[in-house]
Amino acid sequence: MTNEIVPDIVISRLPWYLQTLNQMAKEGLHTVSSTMLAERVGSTAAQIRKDLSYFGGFGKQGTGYSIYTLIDQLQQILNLDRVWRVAIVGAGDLGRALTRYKGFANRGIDIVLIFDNHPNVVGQKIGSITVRHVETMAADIWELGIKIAILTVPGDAAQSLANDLAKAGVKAILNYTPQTLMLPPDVHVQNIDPVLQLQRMMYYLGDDQ
Amino acid sequence: MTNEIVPDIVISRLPWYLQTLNQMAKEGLHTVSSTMLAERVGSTAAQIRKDLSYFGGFGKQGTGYSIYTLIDQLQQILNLDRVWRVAIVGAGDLGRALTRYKGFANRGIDIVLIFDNHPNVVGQKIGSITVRHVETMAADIWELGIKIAILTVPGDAAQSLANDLAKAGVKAILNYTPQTLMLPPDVHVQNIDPVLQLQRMMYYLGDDQ
DNA sequence: TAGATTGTTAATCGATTAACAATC
DNA sequence: TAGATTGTTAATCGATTAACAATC
Repeated sequence: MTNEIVPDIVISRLPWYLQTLNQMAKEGLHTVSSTMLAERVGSTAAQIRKDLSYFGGFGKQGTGYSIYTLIDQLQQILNLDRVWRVAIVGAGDLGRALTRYKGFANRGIDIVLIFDNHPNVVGQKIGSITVRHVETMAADIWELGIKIAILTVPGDAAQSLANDLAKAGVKAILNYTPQTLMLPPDVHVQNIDPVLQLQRMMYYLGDDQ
Repeated sequence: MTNEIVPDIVISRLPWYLQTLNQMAKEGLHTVSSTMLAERVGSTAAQIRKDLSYFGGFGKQGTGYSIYTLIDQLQQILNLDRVWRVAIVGAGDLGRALTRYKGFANRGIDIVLIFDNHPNVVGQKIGSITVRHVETMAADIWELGIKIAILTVPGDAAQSLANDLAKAGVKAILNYTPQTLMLPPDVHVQNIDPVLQLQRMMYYLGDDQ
């Protein structure tokens, strides 16, 4: 509730807390202490209390936090108290898999558009969505006022399409390509190339085998 | 070359440098300064020099770094001077997409096994690999000495399968599920659930629309 | 040689942890 | 009430940035 800027590293942990709290709610729990939550999330009690305190005092001394209240608060903070429509760019294997992915529903995400440039892919149905041609991408996204896109195209097409997305009003891009995207600072990018994440772990595997 | 422990945050940036250097090599460049590399990677010259200095002095004053030498060094540091065999657990849409993903080849990763528990999926061919039953997973992985696995199963099966993987000798797991995995400290986990990454960006989208 | 750029040290900045008064 | 646990402040730790002598 304060007007202070919250560090991005704090923001990045909130979805984890939310995820874990939802699980706890499913297990029938009603209340949680920072110590319990920390154990489940793999963090520390102090960090959780500090993180939450950026947004207000949601807990009660001696008792801890109401799981339902905390879920509600985190959803509001993360703007998850609504459904965000998302466009997928690239109808290859990965784009298709994401379009059909069940995990988006109930978590604030609705895939409503998917684009490709191959004539034999355009017009295909994936789940309930028909693949459109990238030529109409900017117009379609602008028209629907879509702010979030997922990029699953070959690396050499990534930057140019990302530029188009930014011009069409997209403010958040989940980037599955290995490319580093250069975009205006008001466009948020999260990189999610599996190769980079695997390579990072390989460093620690040196002595094995 | 020193014996000091290198911070993980430094390690996490090396694959980015490597990726960008490979691109520069493709573009025909031979030499790069920390300033140039920083610009392409979206970092700072000081940080790049500091990061690289953990491993030795690869540059030349007045000139910068030889791109080929630096690529070579980074590949050695990250243990990418060999091919790592990887198992995929879960032959759903995502597991299949990753099995067919072209981006692994030439980047040190070879998908050699894929597992599922659905009788009608086991035995299917995906690319050149036949889906095996999870019942034989631990044995198959142990036998081949595989150290890296990618987890693309429904969330509620994730922890138990991760335990099995750890017991079978796996030391690195790329986790596509929303579950927080609890594993022995010698098993490295990278979480790559798209929902968590999207939710993180939604925080910043509050004022839009 | 003069200009450029490294590797490294010291200064700064920011994030995490520890501690504890407040209070349910 | 006594025990538990919060929210917050201060202390610590670690990462980033700035500066510059060394040197190609």
